[in-house]
Amino acid sequence: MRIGELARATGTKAETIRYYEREGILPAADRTDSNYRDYSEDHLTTLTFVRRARELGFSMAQVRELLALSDHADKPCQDVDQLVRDQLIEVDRKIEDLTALSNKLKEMVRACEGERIGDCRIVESLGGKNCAISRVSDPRG
Amino acid sequence: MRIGELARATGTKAETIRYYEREGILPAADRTDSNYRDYSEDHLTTLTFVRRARELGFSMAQVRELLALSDHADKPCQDVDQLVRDQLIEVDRKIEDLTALSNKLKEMVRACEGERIGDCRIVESLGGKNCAISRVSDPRG
DNA sequence: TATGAACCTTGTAGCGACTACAAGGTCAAG
DNA sequence: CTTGACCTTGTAGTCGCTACAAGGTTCATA
Repeated sequence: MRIGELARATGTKAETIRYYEREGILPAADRTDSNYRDYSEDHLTTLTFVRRARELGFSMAQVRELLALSDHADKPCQDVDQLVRDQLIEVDRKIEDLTALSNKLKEMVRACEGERIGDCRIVESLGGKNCAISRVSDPRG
Repeated sequence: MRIGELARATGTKAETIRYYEREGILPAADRTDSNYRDYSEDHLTTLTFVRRARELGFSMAQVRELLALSDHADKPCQDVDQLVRDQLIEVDRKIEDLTALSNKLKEMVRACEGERIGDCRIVESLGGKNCAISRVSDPRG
């Protein structure tokens, strides 16, 4: 498949795909006789992963790490175990936060359906001190 | 509370806090006699919310929307109902993706514990065509 | 009282991750 | 044989910070 098709299939700009190749995020595609990039199903899978991971707030560096983990899934385990656990903690924390936010939004929908006009303050889902976990360390480095 | 304290409490640079104020993300703080910004508990809550929402992949524009929803929680409901529903769809989609990723990572941890060396290919959690939802439209505008 | 850290201001510039556009060329379908 | 999708290199713009400069004020402490 050519770059345009891959772009349409993943909702990514062709320029961004070439950018990912330059950055080593996406492996270089084979080339046709006419020097067009020729992508495989694996490329589609990887690019889809990259886009979703980015949407979920992972940095390029973290995406690189996750891709590397994936590549080494059947290699020596001890090497990657801690990395996997660290990622898992972050992922589960994100799920917790999003679940809290989702619940607040659902509360609002119910309130709007007229069941009851509640005081649905969205910010409290993630911002309140009554939040499940109190995190203080810098979240972005 | 002064800017440094708020910065430490939220893991945000003081410069970023002032930037948020310029951008209208965080309401301007009161000033002390000596012209220092004087933040309230509400500021802390809001800033915590903003930082977490950003971590979760929401753009500044989306954060603005969420804050606006929060402000209008007790205002005419019909106006914001569709906005809330749209946000809810996006949030729940993120939760789904993260849950899939979390499961893959947990699989890897189990494999590393020696129970069984599986073929935990992380990319398949978000990248596979066997993914729950197949999304095609551009994810970032 | 003086040092130094923490704050204030305005302004500029860098970074990460794209996104866009230019300029010039190749290739394949209608 | 034109049109559109692709190729290349390069530059520059956007968003969301982040850093640093330069100059000034405030405040705790030695």
